Amino acid sequence: MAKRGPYRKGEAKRAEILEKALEVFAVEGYRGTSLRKVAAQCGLSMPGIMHYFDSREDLLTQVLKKRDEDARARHHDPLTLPSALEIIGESQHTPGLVELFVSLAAAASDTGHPAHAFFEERYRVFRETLAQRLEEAQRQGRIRAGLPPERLAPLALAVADGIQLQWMVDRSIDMSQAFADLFQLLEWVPAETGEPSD
Amino acid sequence: MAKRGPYRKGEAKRAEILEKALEVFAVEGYRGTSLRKVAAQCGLSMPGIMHYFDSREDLLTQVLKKRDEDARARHHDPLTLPSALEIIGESQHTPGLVELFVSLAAAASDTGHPAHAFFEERYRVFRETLAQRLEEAQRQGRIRAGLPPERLAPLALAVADGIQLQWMVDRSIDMSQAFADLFQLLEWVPAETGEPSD
DNA sequence: GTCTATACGACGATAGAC
DNA sequence: GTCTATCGTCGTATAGAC
Repeated sequence: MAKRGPYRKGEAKRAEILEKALEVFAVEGYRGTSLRKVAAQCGLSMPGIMHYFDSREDLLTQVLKKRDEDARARHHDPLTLPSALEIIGESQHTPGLVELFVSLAAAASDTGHPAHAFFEERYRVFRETLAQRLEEAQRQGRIRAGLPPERLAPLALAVADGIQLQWMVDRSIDMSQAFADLFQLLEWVPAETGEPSD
Repeated sequence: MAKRGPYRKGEAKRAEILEKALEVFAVEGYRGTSLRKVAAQCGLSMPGIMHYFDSREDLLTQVLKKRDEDARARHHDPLTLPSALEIIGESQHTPGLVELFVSLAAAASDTGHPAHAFFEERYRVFRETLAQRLEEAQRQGRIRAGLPPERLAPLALAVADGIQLQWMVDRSIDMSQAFADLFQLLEWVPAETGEPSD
């Protein structure tokens, strides 16, 4: 566990910068927060923090990756429908990170963007996991049939993402509500406690 | 109809710039398209085009406003569910404008942003109009009950917006399909031809 | 490997000449 | 109404101290 290899401290410092950056974007918002401001919060010069990242967009991508990991750690690892609802509710406390997510997703539409692979993978995994949960629920009769899980999954993901756009501009919108409404439409009923998943 | 008043040419020129800017963003994409490039396409210097707009973000807002107006003009004015489906399908041909829309929506989460009022109004009007169509459809039994129109409207809007994020990163996604799937879930059936609306 | 200092080009904004 | 010139800030690149 002690220092081993020359990269040991480097990784720690890199993680520290990431953590600080996450906090800065959460507190001060994404728009108008320059790398120099982030660097100042880390007590470093701007090239100082860029020693650990390829580019600004690389740093932003890592921030979103860490946000996902933090959320995954806060809840039980395998994403379930109730935990998805919780995560959506939690994001209401960090509008700056939602802003960062949406902004970077738009920029990442370019195939050559550093975050493109991240978003592609993220959406793919989320859709697959979601589809699994929905398939289980359908098989157990806890959810309406009518649409196959592979079609329901992107739909549910779209609701989760899309309601964010409305919420950003009108904070009185309840994001959890919208997601829950979709499942009410599906006549979803929770799994029995002790069941493997949901 | 002829020139009347000193502002006559100004408005025409302004509209011309807007039209050209819309085209530039549609063709070349949003990211990496500077005001100087737009200006060059207009045969003007950058301060030249800024004579007609308060700021870069003001110009971008007007571009999105014109995009909405163009879409509204292409279809019958009162938004119906089938025409909403068409508009979503059409946006697949202009990824640069989708990128612009999402990017600006994120930035406009700031209350002081020039586009904030535009998005607030846009979402409000869309939700209200959608809710009206859904209410009619429910009353005529052409759509499942279970959720009131005021809750269904933001949900449908979220699907339309959210599927864009997935599509931007994976162009094989069919945006119209996702929107149609929601209405399949609602067991929606089209209004009779000759009916007032849908 | 870690970090500072410095310089560079491009951006949006703006002042002032014409 | 439109230009040139300039400003401050951004992200980036590099040289070199330690």
